[in-house]
Formats: sequence, structure tokens, C-alpha cells
Amino acid sequence: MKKRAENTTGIREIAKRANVSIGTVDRVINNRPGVSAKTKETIQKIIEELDYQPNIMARMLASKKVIRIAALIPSVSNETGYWNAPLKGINEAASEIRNFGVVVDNYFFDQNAKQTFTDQADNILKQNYDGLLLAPMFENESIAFLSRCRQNHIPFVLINSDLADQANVAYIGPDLFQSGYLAAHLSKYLISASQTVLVVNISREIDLHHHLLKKEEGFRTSFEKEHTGVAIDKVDINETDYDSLQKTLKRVFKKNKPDLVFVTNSRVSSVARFFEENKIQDVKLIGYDFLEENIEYLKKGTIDFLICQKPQEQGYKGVMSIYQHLLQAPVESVQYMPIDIITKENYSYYKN
Amino acid sequence: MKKRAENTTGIREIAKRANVSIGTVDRVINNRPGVSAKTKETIQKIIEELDYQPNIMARMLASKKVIRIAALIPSVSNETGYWNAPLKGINEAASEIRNFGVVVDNYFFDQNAKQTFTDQADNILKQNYDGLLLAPMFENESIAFLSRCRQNHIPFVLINSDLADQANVAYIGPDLFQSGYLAAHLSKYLISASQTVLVVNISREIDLHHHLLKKEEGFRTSFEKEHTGVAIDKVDINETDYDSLQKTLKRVFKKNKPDLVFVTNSRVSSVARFFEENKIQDVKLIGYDFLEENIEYLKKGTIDFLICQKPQEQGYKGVMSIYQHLLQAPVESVQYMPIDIITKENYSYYKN
DNA sequence: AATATATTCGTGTACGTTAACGGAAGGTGT
DNA sequence: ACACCTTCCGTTAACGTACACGAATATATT
Repeated sequence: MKKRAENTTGIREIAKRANVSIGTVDRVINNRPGVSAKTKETIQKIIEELDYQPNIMARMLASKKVIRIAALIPSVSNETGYWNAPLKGINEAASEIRNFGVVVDNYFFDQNAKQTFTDQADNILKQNYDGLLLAPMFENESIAFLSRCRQNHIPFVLINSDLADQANVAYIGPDLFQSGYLAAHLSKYLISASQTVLVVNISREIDLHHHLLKKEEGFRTSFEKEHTGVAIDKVDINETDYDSLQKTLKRVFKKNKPDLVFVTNSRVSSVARFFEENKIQDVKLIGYDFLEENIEYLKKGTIDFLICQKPQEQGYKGVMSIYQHLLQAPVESVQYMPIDIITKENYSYYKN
Repeated sequence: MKKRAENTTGIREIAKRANVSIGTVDRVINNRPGVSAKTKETIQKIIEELDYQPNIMARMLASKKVIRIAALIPSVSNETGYWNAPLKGINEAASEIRNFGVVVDNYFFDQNAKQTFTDQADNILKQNYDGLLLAPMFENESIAFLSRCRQNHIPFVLINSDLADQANVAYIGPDLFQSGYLAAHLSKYLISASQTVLVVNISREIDLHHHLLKKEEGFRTSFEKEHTGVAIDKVDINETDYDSLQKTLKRVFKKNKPDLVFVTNSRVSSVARFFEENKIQDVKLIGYDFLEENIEYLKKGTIDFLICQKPQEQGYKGVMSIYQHLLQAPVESVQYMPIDIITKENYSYYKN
């Protein structure tokens, strides 16, 4: 490891060449007032000539500014560990930019209790953050919250599910429609024409349904497009406990047993459990997300495919995007996650 | 005339708590001699207690060290643009850590000319780099090169294909066997029992073959395990131009037309072209890598699946890993890339 | 003309760390 | 006794930038 080469760049060199002090150069670089037009121009010319790039290290070291970001996401429930992954991504990003003077505070709400969401939203607004990362699970409440953020000039990034026309800095998450569309495509390898498919939406709060419906729409569109003659049934289950699910599925299966079941979210493991307990082996099963319980059933072959969309990366990129925006850097406003297909063979290599 | 912050968690605070000077603390942190065992211990205890993380900014600012890394990978040929992606990853990493006093120099060799590899290797050794990133395409030459690196105490990271027992800091790339295994699994959705599969290895230098053979091995193993009764033929093509390929395939297809073709590398588009030109539509096709020409055939349906293993990320992580290692940070020694499945439906969301 | 006010600029200190330098205390050999 | 090490530790000047403070100069006001 050698010594660094003689540095002829830097604010100091610019000052020397312009015959001014570094203070003046600093004012020009940071676009602060107090420099005559003439001086400013000569300095800017020299900056261009040298292709001067400020040293980020020194800048961050010297700057006492602190950027404060709030993240509001669902808490990890015992019903689904999905939000573990985004949280991990958020924390990873947070620790990466901690040295850059960024503080990320995490707030959590209960997906089964709207009140917890609005409470935390109020909480966040009181603290006067510089930016916000939000998983807008409750549609109406989120819209209200974001409207107040706009009033307070707090920029925000949405992850996991999108909301139209919110003037958000970025959306980072799945293309829900396309994700359902792909699920249908995979299904076509698993069943043949004139067989029956069952779409299962499992979620307690009806507000969370819009999220699932887009996937269902994509799923149906794919089948309709190709005129496969496949019949698509559907059932909504508004309770997340296993007993309710079992009761409903028993009824549906008795009436018309499907050849393939498509679960529109991560609760596919409950359906798999239902299959196992009732010795249903000839029905294919597709669902979402790389969760331990899902993987167990994937290993056993009860679940055929899982679709996953990088939840951890969503958290990571969410934080990074709001941070970039606060640094005035341009940010891609729609960042769709890749649609990953997980099978028995490749799950051990999957990285959330 | 501002006072230093009180609640500082830096080297200064540690010094205060340990009743020593920051110089001593610095010696302990950087593991330099000149500190009594007793003092060292108390300081280390305090560091643990505070969960002290050195400020990278300040460290890089104050340190006059420059870390020099060499990367040696195949050049982008007109035959395949595969190495564009790793190169992009390498450059991305390089520019991310440039401010941290790291210089990455790229060296290229021609996959069809061993000599270029050894020439560049000599070149690199002369320059006395601190670390090396290598794609060890030529097995024997790479082993010889790495042996000399070890002698010169230059740590190295391997990407894209692995070499056993080289004392490398890390391997970052596909699990070749498993990747072929997955290809076989997908194949089972596309064909039925007692049909015929053809494995195609395309590569000019025989030394590059060991790479492809592992994939073939995984592919065969999967079929053997499940006793599907599928017959697996194989053909090696040692020229990379289209005419040679066409001639060989015509001969093979005349003799025994397969129901599915598995191409063990990114040259699958040549086979797709062969299919298209000869109006072969009932043969399934699986291959590797997210290249423009491959995607074209995927769109058209000539190629059914592509398997891709994040070539860009391989480059990125390769640079980052050797860098981390040079910073004395621990590095995961085997980093298998996820095995991504690309279809007509999800290719537009794929990120290399 | 004297004073007040604005404009433009230079100086100094701080950010957290590295590393060169030097000093004190104690040991060794003659 | 002296000179000369060693070992252990403190002090201090950088690194490149931000920013507060105040000095110098120019312009306006009375």
C-alpha cells in the first residue's frame, strides 16, 4: 500500500489558482451568498477545468447536519414473518449510512388494527422528520397521512404496495399485476386445459385487499388471453386463523375440488397445511414469499412454486432512495422488483 | 468556537473512559505495538461495551494509504457479450469505493487465446497490487498464476467459476452442479417420460469445458434420481461460429431428433437461430444468461427458459469482497449466486 | 464628511482518525 | 556512575471540507 499521489485537486488548490481563500471557494461550491459575480465566475471556471469532485468523506466529516428518516411498516406478527425481511433491509441500509450523518427510526403498526397505524402516523408527524419510508397497507389512512406529509414538506418513499398519485419520491416493490400474470404462466405448466383453478385471498382487513386483487387480475388476464378453457374460481377468507381457513376450504373443496390453488399472499403455508392434514396430494399449489414455513412445504412438495420479490431489498432500497433524494440526487421513481421463482431446487440459493 | 459534542462515541470517548490518550486507543484499534497487555485489555473491553464502530470517513481522510486492486476477466467478444455484466459490476463497485482510497485496474484476456491470459497475469504481478479479482477460465494457467500470487502475498477472489484448494479469500459465482440440476427440474415440466434430451456444450478451448461439465453432471443427476426414463444425448461443439454449429446440429438432429435441448452456456441463442432457420418448433430449449440476443429468442418463444446467475453482482461483490478482506473485515468464503429463472413473463424485471 | 449599512472576503476551529515524534520510566552493560 | 536501550504512552499536525466570526472594502444615508 503506497502513499497517496500528490493531490493537486481540492478546495485548497482551487483557492490558490483563483487567488482567493478557501472560504470563498467554499461559498461558491455550496452556492452560498457573499461572493461577487466576477469572483464566482472565475472560481467556477477553475472548478470545471480541474473537474473538481468534492471529497465526500471530508464533507460528511465536517458537516454537522443530521438527516432523520422515519420508517413505518407492519410489525412482525406471529401469523406471518414477512416483514422481518424488509426490516432487515432497512436496518442494513441504516447502518451503512450512519456514518454519513443519517438516523433511521423504525415505527411499527399492527396489520389487524388500523388504530395502531394512525397513532404511529401522528407520532411521526410530531417528530418533524426529514423523510419518510412507508408501507401503505391501509389505503385510506395512508392517503390521509401522506397528504399531511406533503403539507409539512416531508418527502416519502412507498414500498411493498403502490398508491396512485401521491407525489411520492419513489415506489419500490412488486408490479402486482405482472406478478399475478407470471403465476398464471407457471400454472399452465402444472395443469392442462379444461381443468379448474382456485384463487384464494386471505386477509383480515378488507383494506388490504386491493393489494391482492391486482395480483388476481393479472392472474386472470393471463388465462383469458390464451383461451385455455381453464375455469377460475375464487374465495375470499377474511380471517387469518387456521380454523376459519380450514372451514372455508373444506366447503369449497367439497363443492368443486380444484386442480390448482393460487394463494395471493404469503399465507400459502396455511393452505399447504390444510392439504397435508387432509391428504390432498393431487392439487398443485402456488403462493408467495420466502418464509420458513412456506419453504418447509416447498421442500415436501406440497407447494410447487413460490413467487418472491426481494422484500429485504425493498427495505434497503427504500431507505437508500429517500436518502438519495434528500441529498438532491435523482431517484428512479418506480423501481419494480424482479419476480423471482422459487422451487425445491433453487430455494437454498435464494437471497431475500 | 464550538465545543466538541459531549456524547461522542469516538476514539476520544474511549480514551477518556480508559484514562489514556487517543494515541494509545488508536494503537489498540489498529493493532499496533507499544501498548501494555493490561492497558490493551481495558481499552478493548471499553470498545466492546460501547460497540464502537470507527468512522470510515475520518479514517480514510486521515489515512494516506491507497489500496490497489487488479481485476482480470475475459474481454467482451463479439461472440458473446456476457462479460459486459461482470465488468459493469466491477466498475460500479470501483466508483463506489473510489472515495475510500481504492483504485481498481481492469485487465482483459481473450477466451480464445491462452497467451493473452498469461501475458496479463505477468503484467499484473509486476505492478505489485494489494489484491486481485480473477475469473479463472483457463484452469492450469490460473493455478500457476495464483500460486505466484500466494508467494507474493497477494490475496485474491475468484468469480464465475471455482477452483479447488487455492486458498482464495472467496469464491463468488454459481454452484454449477446445482444450476444444471435446476435446469433438469425445469425440463421435467416441459417434456414427458420416455422423451429425448440433448445436452449441448459449446466452447472452443477445451480448458473451459470443466466449467460446463459440472452443469451437465447436475443435469444428468437430476434425471437419474427420478428414473424418468428420459434418454440424454450429448454433443460437444468445439467451434463457436454459427456454421460449425449448424453443421453439427443438422447431423445430430437427422440421426435422432430430441424433444428438448439444454445448452450449458450463454451461446444458446445460436441454437435458437438454428431452430428458427430450420423451422424447428416442437423442440423445447433451455440455456443460460440474460443477453440481448437470448432475450430476443425468449420473447419469440424459441427459448423456453433462461437460467441466470447475476453476473453483474458477481463483479460487484467480487471487488467488494477483496476490498473488505484488505480492510481486515471477515468475508464469506463461498458466495453462491441465486439461480434465477427467466421466462417470457418476467424477463423485463430481471436485474443482472 | 461622518456615519451607518451591505457586500465581499479571509481566518480559525472543528469533524474523527492516522501516524510521526518525542518524553518518561525503568532496565542493561560497562 | 554514565550512556544507551526498551517499553509504554501522550502530543500534535495533518487529511479536505463546513461554517461561524469578523475584517476590509464599497455603497448608501444623513
